[in-house]
Amino acid sequence: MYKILKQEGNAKRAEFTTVHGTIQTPVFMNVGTVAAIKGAVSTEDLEGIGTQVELSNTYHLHVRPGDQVIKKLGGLHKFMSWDKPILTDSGGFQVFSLAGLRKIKEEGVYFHSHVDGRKIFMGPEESMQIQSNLASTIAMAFDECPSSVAERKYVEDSVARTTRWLVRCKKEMERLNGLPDTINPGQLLFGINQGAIFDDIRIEHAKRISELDCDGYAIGGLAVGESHEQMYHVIEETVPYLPKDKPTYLMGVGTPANILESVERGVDFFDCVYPTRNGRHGHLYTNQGKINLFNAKYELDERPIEEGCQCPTCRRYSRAYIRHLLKAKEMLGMRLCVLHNLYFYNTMMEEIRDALDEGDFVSYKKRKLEGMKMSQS
RNA sequence: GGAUGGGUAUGCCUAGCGGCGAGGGCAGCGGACUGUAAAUCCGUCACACAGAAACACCGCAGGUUCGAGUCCUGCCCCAUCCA
Repeated sequence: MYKILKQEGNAKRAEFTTVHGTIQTPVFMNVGTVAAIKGAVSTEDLEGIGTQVELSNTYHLHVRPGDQVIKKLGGLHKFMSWDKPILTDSGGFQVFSLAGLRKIKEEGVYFHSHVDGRKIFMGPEESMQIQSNLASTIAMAFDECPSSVAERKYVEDSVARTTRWLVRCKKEMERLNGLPDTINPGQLLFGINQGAIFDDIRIEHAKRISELDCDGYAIGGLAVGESHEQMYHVIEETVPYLPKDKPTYLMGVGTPANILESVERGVDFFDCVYPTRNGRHGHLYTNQGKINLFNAKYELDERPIEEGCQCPTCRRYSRAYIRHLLKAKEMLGMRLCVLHNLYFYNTMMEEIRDALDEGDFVSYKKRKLEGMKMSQS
């Protein structure tokens, strides 16, 4: 299933074969939390900008429209009309992002729905059941994502619980995959490493979950408050303790620079809301850095977002026009920006793969970073 | 000519009914966003600046009052209606 094609230092060029097709890695998964890429991006659009994997969310789809509804409609792939791989996040991140609306217990997490306030209980079994109903290609383990500034004692207890939860996830997923009415009996499960910025906790946890034979392993709980240096350090320390014959997924990261640095440290999968959210907010990625199209200086700028860019937006529209659309709050403005940003990310991943194929990654990374002058953005 | 309702800061709309160095919103300008409660949020938006010390025409001019954007009088504009 997971096959390393080329290596350069710790950086890996690989492919991961699933029932919904083969994923070429390193890859950036395009985030569509509620089974939609925000910004009015359609499946046809994704096909035109190089998207390999789409990411959706267990908690959000459980709340609305309901995983039972999606199961009745044949699963997420049919529902969204997307036949390539889909990864569903488990709801673990919502334990972090909806901190004010939930209570964590050993059995799982009690949420108050952010939509209508109703009580929702989600533990490892529930998360697996929902993801099985959604029938995504890859299900994520139900974890807790502690803040990177959490105290050691809290992180120790949280990680220990996340480990127990992973054992339950694994068992429940095996049971669900064996049921006769399961839509995707080959649904994969990725475990998640936690431990905030404590190296020893990270490493111990990585060793422990590696024994559980998941289909892939993620590093979670990063880019949630710590510095870039701390994040890179944790990745460097942790990756060596995750199975080498399984893909590594760095959850929720990140900026183009974050991705380049992390590929170098051995990460295969990425996802981040940046290209979509920043696109909606008028922040566009270019090889010369990020630009904010709301800025007055683009009012009469007839150039495309990026000279030479082959994305559907740049092939046709000017910065001045897109700025007008954004300021007029026309949906088309956000849509064009999101398309450009996703194309930028997907294309950068393609360049990374090509560079790895050529054994030229280190130099590619250097050139890319210097061009973008953006180790921070 | 008469009646009624209005005129609030560098653009627009608006709160305000005796203690106002006048509150909101829009527009403008800038910023933030990392497994998406985000087409969101924050800042700025007269002068000045946290000081017993500064300082704006709340349509204009007077008046009442310790104190007026707020009450009174006159005037000027605007809107609607009636002649």
